[in-house]
Amino acid sequence: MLDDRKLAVLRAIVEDYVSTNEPVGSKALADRHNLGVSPATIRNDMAALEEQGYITQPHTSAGRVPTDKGYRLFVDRLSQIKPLSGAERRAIETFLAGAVDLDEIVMRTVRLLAQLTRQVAVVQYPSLTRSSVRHVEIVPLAERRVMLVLITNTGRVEQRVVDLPEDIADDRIANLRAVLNACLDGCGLSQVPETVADIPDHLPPEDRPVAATILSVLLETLVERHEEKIVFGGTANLAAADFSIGLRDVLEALEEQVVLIRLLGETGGLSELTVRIGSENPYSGLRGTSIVAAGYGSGDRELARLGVLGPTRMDYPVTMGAVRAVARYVGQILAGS
Amino acid sequence: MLDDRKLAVLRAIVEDYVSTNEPVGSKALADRHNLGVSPATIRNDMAALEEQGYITQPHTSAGRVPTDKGYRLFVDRLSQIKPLSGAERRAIETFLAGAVDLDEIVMRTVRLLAQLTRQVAVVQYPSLTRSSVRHVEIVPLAERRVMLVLITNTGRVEQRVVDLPEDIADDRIANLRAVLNACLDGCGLSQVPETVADIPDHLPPEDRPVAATILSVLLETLVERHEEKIVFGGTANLAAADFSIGLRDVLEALEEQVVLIRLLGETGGLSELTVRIGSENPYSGLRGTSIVAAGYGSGDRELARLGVLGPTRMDYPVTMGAVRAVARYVGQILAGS
DNA sequence: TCTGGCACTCTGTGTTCCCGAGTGCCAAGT
DNA sequence: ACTTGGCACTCGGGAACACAGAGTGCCAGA
Repeated sequence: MLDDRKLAVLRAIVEDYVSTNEPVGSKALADRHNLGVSPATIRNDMAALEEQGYITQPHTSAGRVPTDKGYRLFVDRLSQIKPLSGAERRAIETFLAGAVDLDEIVMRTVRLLAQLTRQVAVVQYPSLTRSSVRHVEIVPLAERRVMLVLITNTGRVEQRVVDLPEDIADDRIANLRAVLNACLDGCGLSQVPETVADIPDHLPPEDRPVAATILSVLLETLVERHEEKIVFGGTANLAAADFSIGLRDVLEALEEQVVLIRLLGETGGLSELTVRIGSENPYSGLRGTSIVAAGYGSGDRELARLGVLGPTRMDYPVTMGAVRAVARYVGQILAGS
Repeated sequence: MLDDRKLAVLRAIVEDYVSTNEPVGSKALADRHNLGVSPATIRNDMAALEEQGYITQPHTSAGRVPTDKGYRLFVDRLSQIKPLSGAERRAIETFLAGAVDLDEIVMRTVRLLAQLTRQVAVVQYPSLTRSSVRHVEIVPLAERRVMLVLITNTGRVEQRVVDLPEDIADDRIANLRAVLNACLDGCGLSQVPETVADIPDHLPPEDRPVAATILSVLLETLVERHEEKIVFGGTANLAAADFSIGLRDVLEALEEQVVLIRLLGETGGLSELTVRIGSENPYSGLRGTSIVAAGYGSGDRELARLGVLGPTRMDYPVTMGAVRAVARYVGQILAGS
């Protein structure tokens, strides 16, 4: 049904179209790739490919353009992920190594990805629910007001101001802090809700109302709305790629945290690449854009995801190589700090 | 030289051009604004205005368009800042009031400004050097590694991981923390460098090397590179305003922190509006864009700046009203938390 | 099964033409 | 000294048109 030559033709079409951004015709194909057959033969193959929905022609008598389905086949079976050059690897390493805290790691990763792929980069902070507690701090700010600071093993620092129901002396706060840390230290954040339930038992009765307030705020920070934090950059690359239509839609999608998080997709394996092509992705404003994403993590756990977003007409092998490499390096950096 | 009527003509040209985005001719002016004179007279005035560089015509025999100089005159002398509607004020209030921490305040402010003005919003975090220390926390992470957390009176929380030169027991850390807080509490961050110099005197000699390491990291966070933090949003509005040329340049400028900070400009008075029109602003990629910015702060101190960026052809009275109002509200919210 | 040939179909581009909006200038009116 | 109506002029943008070129589908022959 699809013999080797037809596949070769499809591959050639995708490659040419990606590099020229113009519908590619049978003659051009015969010239630029040595497929060993004449344009007429290629035309026949093209007709078959079109028949089955892998390519399409914008107008009668224009060349062919891959469809989403065509890109999909290309990605799945016709392309090989292209590894980065040595220079690029070194650049990544030195660039990421200079970061001093999580914010900076994430920021630099975004820039790096954007620059490497010339596309829009999207990076998620390590998911709270997949992290564990390293330390909880209670800082008195004023009477009846403290700041709750939560530090995770992944380097995230979340803070919330808490208004207390009553005045409370510093030594009682110190005790509270000690109990909290004793109970929660090392506790996976997804288990925090259960663990927290036991805490009042370890406290003198008079401290329990205050503790309840603080703990409820703590739980709040784990709620979905605050749990995921996501950042993007490199939008200037969008303007360069002539996104004829829909640039507006794309920018809107990017500013919607919720959409963005869904775009990066559900977790695959660690460093496993997910590719969503055009209509495959779950947001209609993004017809015409593809997402290449991967999970990153330290050790064997996936902490969160990162990826890039660009026109369906993108250089998948290169992009996939870059995303995979960056995901791995970020994992390493995170593990080492 | 510029009598009242000529000024009225200029005002009318600006208003019409802003609302229609098309060069405006003498006849249209006579029709839509009742200036009480004939098109011919208006033509004469226009010739004078053009002579002096306030307006220009894209081609012979097209209408006139304001120049940067024309907008400048309009902003300085011909327009009145338009206050927000009651509904808008209430919307701002409720929207900002829901924020639980500084990050959220800033994020919401960006969205608010972008939505209100339909332009790109830019918001700076409260400047560290204009804040003071509320609390310093040292959290043990591992042997020879602690996290230094700095909380300011403006709600900023900065954290840095510090590698120590030697093991150090928890009680010594507690002491260090106590001394640090005693010395620095309430201290303006711009005075921290001097204050810090005295601290080793208050410590037992054996703790001084460790303290030196920690303090040097503390000082690092005050270095310019980390000091300013700035955020933008609403880029989708750029795509809507047909920025014919240069959208790419604008997006690039936005992603350059340094440029962005300079754009918001040097401080004027608190809530004082700064308007930079087209070529007036210090970055060549932003020909064709204007910036409207204001300082915000709690009490009488300016903590940082915020503003919007849009095409020179923007509705200045409305935009200025929105920026000023938001700056004030943010100041209030900050003062209250 | 491949190939060359051929007729056909488009799009994009260049040309020409013309309409209309807008101007500048001038001479007459107030 | 301004203002006004009139008038000739300019120029951009759209419509109509033709045309070249790229690409196709199909068919008959190797």
